[in-house]
Amino acid sequence: MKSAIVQVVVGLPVPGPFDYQWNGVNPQDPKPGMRVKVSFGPRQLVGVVVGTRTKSSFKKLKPVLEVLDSQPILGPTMLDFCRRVSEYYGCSLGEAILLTLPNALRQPKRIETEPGFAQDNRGEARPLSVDDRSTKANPFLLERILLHDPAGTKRWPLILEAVKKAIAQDRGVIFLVPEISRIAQVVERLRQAGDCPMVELDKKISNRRELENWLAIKSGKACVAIGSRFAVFAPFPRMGLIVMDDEEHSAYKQEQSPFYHTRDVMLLRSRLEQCSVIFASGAPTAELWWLAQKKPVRLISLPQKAKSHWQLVDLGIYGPKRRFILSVPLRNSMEKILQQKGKTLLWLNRKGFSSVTRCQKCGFSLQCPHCDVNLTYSYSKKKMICRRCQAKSAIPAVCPSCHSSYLRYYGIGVEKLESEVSRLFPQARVEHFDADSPDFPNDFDILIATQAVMGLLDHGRFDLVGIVQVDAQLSRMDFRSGQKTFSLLTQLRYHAKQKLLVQTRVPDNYCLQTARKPDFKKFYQEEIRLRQEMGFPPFQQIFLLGFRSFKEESALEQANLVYEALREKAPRSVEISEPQPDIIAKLRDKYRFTLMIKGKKVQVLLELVEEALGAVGRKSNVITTINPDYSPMIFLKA
DNA sequence: AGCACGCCGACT
DNA sequence: GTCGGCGTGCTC
Repeated sequence: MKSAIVQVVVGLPVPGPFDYQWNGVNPQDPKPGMRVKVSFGPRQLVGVVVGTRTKSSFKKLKPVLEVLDSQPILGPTMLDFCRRVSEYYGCSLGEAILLTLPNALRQPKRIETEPGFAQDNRGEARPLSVDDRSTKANPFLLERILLHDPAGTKRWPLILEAVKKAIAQDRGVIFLVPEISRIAQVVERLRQAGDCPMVELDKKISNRRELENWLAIKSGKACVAIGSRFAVFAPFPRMGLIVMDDEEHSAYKQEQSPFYHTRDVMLLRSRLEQCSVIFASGAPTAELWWLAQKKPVRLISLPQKAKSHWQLVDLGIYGPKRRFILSVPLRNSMEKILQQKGKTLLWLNRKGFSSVTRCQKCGFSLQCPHCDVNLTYSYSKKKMICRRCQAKSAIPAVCPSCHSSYLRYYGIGVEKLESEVSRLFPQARVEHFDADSPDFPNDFDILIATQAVMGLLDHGRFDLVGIVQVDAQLSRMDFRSGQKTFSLLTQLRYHAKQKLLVQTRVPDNYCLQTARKPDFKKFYQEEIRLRQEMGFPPFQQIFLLGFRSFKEESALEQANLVYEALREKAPRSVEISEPQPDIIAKLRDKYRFTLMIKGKKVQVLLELVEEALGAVGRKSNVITTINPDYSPMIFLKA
C-alpha cells in the first residue's frame, strides 16, 4: 500500500487539522471519520481523520500510532454537521466532534464493537462507510412544528402519531427532555408508538451503557433515543424526527464551551438531514414564538382554558408587617383550602433556611470563602452551605468577627417558611422540598418548594398555588427573565386546580397582567417588541465574552485589553459594552468579568472576536470563554 | 488545553 | 551565583 498522509483533528482548542503519516503498518485505507491514536506534542491523544492528502507542507510528519476503529465512527453528514457547529460556536472541529461522541470513544483506546455494529435489527448488513441519511429525500417530512400546549397534556396524541410515522419509515427519532427525571414518563408514553427499541442517551448513565446505547443507535438497532441535550447528537443512520419537550427550559443551553443551544443545533440538524422537528411547550421562548410568526415553524395551538382562578396580591396594599411574608389574602386562601382538605403549594425559590447570617452587634455577615455570596443556613443538614460552589462548613456558635453570640438569620428560605407556616397552621402537615431534598414528600397539606418541584409536578396536583415572591424572578439581570416568569406562571396556572395566587409589588408588569387569562398573543407581542427595541435575540446576536482568573486585576486587565481591541476593530453595526463584574463576581476563588457584543451578523461577530482575541494574545492565568446567544433563525439559512 | 522555553527578582 | 515566577508560543 502506498504511503499517504491523513489530516487529523484533536479535541483541543487548536484549529488544525494536523498532518500525520499513514504508513504501511495500517492495513486499511484511511477514511474520514475514523478515530486514531496520535502523538500530539508530548502527549498521546485520540484524533479523528477528516481528510487525506498526498503531500504536506510539513517536512517531518509523525506516524499515526494506532487506528482505533475499523470503520468510521462518524459519517460525512455528521462530520459536516460538526464542522458547522464548530463554526457557529467558535470552537475547533475536534472539540465539536468529541462533543458528539460518548465518553468511551473520547479515549484513545480501541473499542471492541459487537458484531451487530455493522448490521441493523433485521440482520441486513448496512454499509457504515456510506452515510445514506441525506441522499434520499425523507418521504415523511412534516413541517417544522411548534406545539403550543399550555395544559401540557394535549401534545401527546400528535407527538405519538409523528413518532409512529417515523418508526414506520425506519427512521430514527430523538426525544429531548430537559431533565433526565422525565425520561421514565416519556418511555411510558412512547411505548404506544410501537415496539421498536428505545435507548437512553445522556451523561448520567455509565460509560459502558452510554457506549452500548450509542452503538445501538448508530447501527440502526435502536430507533428512539431519549435523553438530555446530548441526545441531539444521536448518530442515527437515517434521521426522521426530533422532538423537544418543554422547549423553554433553560437546561437546553449548555453553559460550558461550546455554549450551544440544543434548539439551535436541532434546527441545524433538521436542515442538513431533512428531518422533521417538533417543539412542544406550554409557553415557549420568545425566539421560537417569533420564528412561528415568521413561518419557518408552523404553530399548532392546542388551547385549553385555565380553570383556576387568578389572584394578584399587591404587596404595596396588602403588605404584611415587615416580618412576615404571607399576605392576608394568601393566608385566607390557605385556610380555606385546608378546611377543604385540599393541597397547597407555596413557591419560594430559595433553598435552605435563610440566605443571610449577620451579626447584630458588629454587622459582620457570613460569606463563602471561595465565592462572592452569603452562606445559606441549612436547617436539615445543620450546615452552612455555599449555594454556588456547594462548600459546606459548620454553623458558627459565635460571630467569627467579634465573638459575640448575636448571630441572626435573615432572608427567608423554604425551611424557614416551613417552620413559620407550621406555626401559623398548627393543624396542617407542612413539608418543604428543594434540590437537596432526598425525595418528594408524599404526605402533606402544604408543600413549600423551590423550582426543583417543576419537573415533578405531574405527581401531585395542587388546589392552591401561591407564589410568595414573584418579583425576585421578574427583576433578575437577564433579558429573558420576563419570558421565564411568564412561562413559570402559565405552567403553574394549569397545575393549580382552584387558584394561582401571586404576591407582587409590581402588579402592572406586563408579564403578570398577561398571565391572568393567560393571553399568549399579547405577552409575546410585548416581549418581542421589547427584544427588538433593546436589540436582543432574535433581532440581534449576542456574544458574552467571559474572563476568569484567580487574580482579580488579571481578569479585569485582560477584559479591558480585549474591549479596547474590539472597539478599535468593530464596524459601526456592532455594539460593544464595557466589561462588568459578574453578578457573582467571585466563584470558586476565580474573579469573573463579562463583556457583551451585539450585532446582526454572526460571521462579523465571530471574525471580530477572533481578531481581537488574537491581537491581545492569550494570558496564561486568564480563562476566556465565548458564549454566543443566537436567534434560531440563522440556523435555518444556508 | 498542556507544556516547554525564556527572561527577570529573592534566596541557600 | 541559582531557583522559580509566569508571559509567549507551539503542537503535524
